[in-house]
Amino acid sequence: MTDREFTVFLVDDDESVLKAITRLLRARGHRVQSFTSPSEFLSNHDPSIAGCAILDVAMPGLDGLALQQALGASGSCRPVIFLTGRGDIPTTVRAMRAGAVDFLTKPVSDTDLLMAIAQAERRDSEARAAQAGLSSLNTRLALLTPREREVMQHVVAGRLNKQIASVLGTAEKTIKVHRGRVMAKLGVRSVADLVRLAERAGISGEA
Amino acid sequence: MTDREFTVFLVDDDESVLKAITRLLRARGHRVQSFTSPSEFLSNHDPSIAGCAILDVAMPGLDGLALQQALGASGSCRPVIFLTGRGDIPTTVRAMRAGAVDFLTKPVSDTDLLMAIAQAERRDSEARAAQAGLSSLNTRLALLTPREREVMQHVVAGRLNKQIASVLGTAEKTIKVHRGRVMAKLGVRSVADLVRLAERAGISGEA
DNA sequence: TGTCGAGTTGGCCCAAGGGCCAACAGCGGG
DNA sequence: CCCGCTGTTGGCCCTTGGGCCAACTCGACA
Repeated sequence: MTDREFTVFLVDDDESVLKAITRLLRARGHRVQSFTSPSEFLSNHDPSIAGCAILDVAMPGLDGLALQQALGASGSCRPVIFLTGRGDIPTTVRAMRAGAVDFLTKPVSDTDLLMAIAQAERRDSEARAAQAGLSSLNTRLALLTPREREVMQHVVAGRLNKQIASVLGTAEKTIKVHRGRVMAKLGVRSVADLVRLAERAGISGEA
Repeated sequence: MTDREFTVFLVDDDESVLKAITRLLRARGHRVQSFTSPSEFLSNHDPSIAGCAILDVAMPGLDGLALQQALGASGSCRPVIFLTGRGDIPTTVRAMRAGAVDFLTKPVSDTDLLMAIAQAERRDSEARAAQAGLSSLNTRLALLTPREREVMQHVVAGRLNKQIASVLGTAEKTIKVHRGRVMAKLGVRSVADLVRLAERAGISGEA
């Protein structure tokens, strides 16, 4: 399993650490991209590539935790593993709370690092799968016209065509048409499926 | 806000710590129950009481992490705060991964402890609210006869009465009756509501 | 100005949902 | 042995949902 599409992004200001870890990971068949500064990493970072980040905690400029925040803020759910020489417990707590996969101390054992990476890979692939599902859903949802979306919300809320019609001030027949189009565009055949789909997309069904 | 129903369960083998923290928390209006051994705590523990646990990590017999596991295994989702004299990073990581609210080191500052407790209280009340919703749901679900539950699963899966009838080997009319009873017993008026309710209860809708 | 998509509505007709009343068969308890 | 619950089914009838075809309006765009 040395050739899956998974890249380890290594960020550490100590080049010797970078080199050593890169060698270790490459030997295990991992792709590695290393950066000596947080900003360099952030500005060259492509969240669409599957992978995880291994961050040093103490770095000039942005420290590891701040970098983790920045990653999260930029919409990336890239799994983060911390690696630190002088770690303390409060920092560990903050990192883990912020969703870090692991918090390792230098010198790190190969097995610890590899296990953390394996864990990160699992997380990443799960997050990507969820993300993919959600985005394909939103794509289909985007095909709906505003009116259709409006009707859909009412349908999902469990209202009858007649009620929807009176709320929207149109004829019941019109609602039927919109409703049919919604089902067709979203590729569902039952209201039950429509409801589940709406739930996943976070559609409340408005008052 | 000194009189909400929230108890801090304190577990530490050092009586002087127990005493000091108890005094601090009582002064702040918290209820406190203290235990000098993990087993004492576990066997006297009532998960139905709102509260959080503050555990020492290093204790004779069951250590803090094991106690946290035991709590989780016993079905309690009691928030846990760790308090330790000699904590290390790997232990911190494991504790946080296992869902600890915080991992504090002795001597602990009053504000850190109180903030962690406040956080634990928020978690506990959220968990309790979710739990309460789920249990009332299960209560209503328990009112259904086996046949009704079966029909419900098919309805939630989006099948037509006719299809359900053929699968269950009965007449369509019978399904209508069961279906009506399900809706009545669960107090929902639309299939949409039924689906949402089933989702919350984790009913897949079977193949 | 003509075309196109979105939104609208009508008629026709059939399928599906569902309320009401009645009835029957097992099965466990009193 | 009768009662009540569960599960079953039938008939009757009305409401809802929804497919097919046709038509109209309006704003946008070429």
